[in-house]
Amino acid sequence: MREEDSNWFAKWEDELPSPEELMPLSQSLITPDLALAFDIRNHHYQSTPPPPPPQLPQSTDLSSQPNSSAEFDSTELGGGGGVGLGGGGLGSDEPARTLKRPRLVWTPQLHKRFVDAVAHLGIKNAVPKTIMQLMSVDGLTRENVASHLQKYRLYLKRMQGMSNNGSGGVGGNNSPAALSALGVDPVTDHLFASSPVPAHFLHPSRTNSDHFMPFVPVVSLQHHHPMPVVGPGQGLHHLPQQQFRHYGTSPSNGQFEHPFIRQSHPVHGSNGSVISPHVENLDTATPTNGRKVLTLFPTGDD
DNA sequence: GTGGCAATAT
DNA sequence: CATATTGCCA
Repeated sequence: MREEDSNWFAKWEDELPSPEELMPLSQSLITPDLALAFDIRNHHYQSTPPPPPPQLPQSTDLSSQPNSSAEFDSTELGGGGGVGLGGGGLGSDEPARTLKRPRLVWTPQLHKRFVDAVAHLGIKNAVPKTIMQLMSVDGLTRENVASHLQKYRLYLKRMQGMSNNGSGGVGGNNSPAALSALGVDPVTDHLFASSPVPAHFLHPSRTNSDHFMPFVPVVSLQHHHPMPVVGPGQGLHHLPQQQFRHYGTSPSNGQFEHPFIRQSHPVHGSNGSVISPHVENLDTATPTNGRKVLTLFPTGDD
């Protein structure tokens, strides 16, 4: 049984404050509804062929998630990266009920949550479903986690597998580059390598010795102040001093389209540089082609 | 049904 | 290229 687990688990859960306090990630994936709210078809200048929605769904249910930030008060962090609906392929038009989720972009912060969850659950209980639930990131699906988990495990394995032999050259330190250089696995890890991986993760079963669970809260939440929904002219600012690790798509084109909040029209003049906070980070997610990308944004926590 | 993994697709 | 998706299996 998982009595022992329940022990800390329950405790941990017990520690969980109310849903309000919960939600380390200030927000999660942008829900279609939310996106819609932002999108409010104002921008037609974007080459976005609106897909014909067969029917007008009466959005009876919203995200159905209690924590779903019904109000986007704290969401946006300027460019930090927000959730982005890319090109707006579908965002531009009415949300067809069967909205398909945009590609989830695993940002380091999001991955951190993932790792935290796994670390706290223990390899033992770290299964997609549990992880997903613990992350409480609405919008995250089991498949999302499962897929990522797969890669994550490979990464850990690789890490453990090697460790001896620095290949003579790399100074005994295992740098991600070195790892991949070993060619242990073709699938390299970018995100993983950048994330702080808890020291343990290698022994699934521990007779009965429980693993010490440092109560590292799954992240320290960071409260943002209610920011107006980025009105026109209200440039985004506020870039957390956080560094961004991006690997990303190649911004081959000099055209960046901010995936997140594109406040309708740039009210010409008000603020010349409407949004486009810092393309440097966003560019990575730049869907060269207008692919919709859903990304969580960094919670300034690390 | 859920989870893990390889292959494959986008 | 990073994810998602699928197939197959435990």
